Amino acid sequence: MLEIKFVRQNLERVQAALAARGDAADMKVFEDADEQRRTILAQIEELRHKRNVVSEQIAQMKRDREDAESLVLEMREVSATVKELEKKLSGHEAVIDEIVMGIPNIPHESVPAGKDETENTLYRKWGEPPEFGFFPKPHWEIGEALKILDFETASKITGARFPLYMGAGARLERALINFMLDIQTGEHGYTEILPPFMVNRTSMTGTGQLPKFAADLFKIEGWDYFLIPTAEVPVTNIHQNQILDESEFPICYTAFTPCFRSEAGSYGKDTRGLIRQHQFNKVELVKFSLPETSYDELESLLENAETILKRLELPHRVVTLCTGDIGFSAAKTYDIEVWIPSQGVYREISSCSNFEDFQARRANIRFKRKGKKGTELVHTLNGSGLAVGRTVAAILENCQTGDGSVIIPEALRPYMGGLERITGS
RNA sequence: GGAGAGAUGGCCGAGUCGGCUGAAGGCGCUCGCCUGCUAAGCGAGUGUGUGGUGAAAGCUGCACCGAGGGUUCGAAUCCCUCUCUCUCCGCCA
Repeated sequence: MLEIKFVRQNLERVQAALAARGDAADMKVFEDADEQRRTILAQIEELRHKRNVVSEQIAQMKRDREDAESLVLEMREVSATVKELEKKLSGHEAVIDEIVMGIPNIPHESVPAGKDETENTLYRKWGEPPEFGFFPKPHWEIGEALKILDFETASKITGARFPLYMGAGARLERALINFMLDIQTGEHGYTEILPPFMVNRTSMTGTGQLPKFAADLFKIEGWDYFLIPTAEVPVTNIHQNQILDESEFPICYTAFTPCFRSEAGSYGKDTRGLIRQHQFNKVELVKFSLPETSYDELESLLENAETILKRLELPHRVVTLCTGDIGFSAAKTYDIEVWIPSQGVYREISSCSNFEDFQARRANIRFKRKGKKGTELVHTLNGSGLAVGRTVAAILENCQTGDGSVIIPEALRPYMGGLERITGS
């Protein structure tokens, strides 16, 4: 959420930022409602002031055993007026709220302009796509042949777009989770979190999934709870409604969770394999930062995520999302994309964003500086470190051999009980 | 699922028959004094949000005692609804 004052004073800029995202909002409606709200608020406050003062008089008169009846009657009138005005006020506030909650973050100045993902810019690249000497198979074919992935059975159990891992496949998923967590906690200093996998509406609103993106979420019937679409939601909300101390920063958390996404509107995309599922595992990185260092923190968070791919020797690149492709809450986002040989393209495996104070304002996460009055909003950041299912897909495809077996990256072998290769038998 | 208790400022914790309580007291924190260092001690200050005014320090309005509604001239205090937390019983991995 942007600050209302900021929106009011930067109408054109907000409008422009919206346009850059290919979005639009009617700022005229906002302007009108905002002006009305302020006018009425001034009236209300004046009346309440009067009432406070007079009530004090009444109290004094009663103590002195004087007759205060006429003042009481007058104040009865005032209270009625206030009540009326308050009703009007809340109407305007609802309008403003809806508009402001629906305004996405303003992109950072370093974000390239562009209309969609085709205009994202390359930030850096690591490794070279492997040469196979045969046509690389898609990971679902490899996985099914090795009997470590079974999508058909998963759809029998639940439905389309759910994964079922078996044997070495299940082990591989688990190994990756541990591998990722160990690096982030042991080498990069993140604190491990294991949060609830369902959250309430307030938390979802705090990080920006609600109210605008309800259609992407799974809701629990009979409860106002939602399955988390990412650990970002429960982990960022750890500090919801808190005032942190300047000395605590940066606060770095990492969490493994399953993620649940209904992915409305993505029909027909990636219908096969692990790339796009209603449920997938992810190790997430979340940071709380001082405003002045948040962009440095974004760079280091990005590196922390990339480390995983380097250790796994998976070729990848980093792109900076352009204004048209950046997410609703983010001010700047890097996507890490891993090479998928069967498709001959790089596919997103991590998304690292700085939200600046956008989420902090919604979730009310602030901090205090030593010796300074008042509070400031913190900056929040997060990134995948990494999406586990997509990592499995990348390993199966990049490490496949002509005989259908898959060579396990060396760094992962300790987590696989020393296993070097997944074979059919 | 059944029975009970509770929700107050950064934290702990008072709030009497509704008015002088934005909130006692303590802790913590900040500044100053004192002390050979540390500790202790002494003094002063210290909520959040939002608006006005001011160059600034500051002054000042309004709101906020879990959330929402109600009663009243006036509510942290009374009434209703909801949420959450805790304890006991039952059930359960």
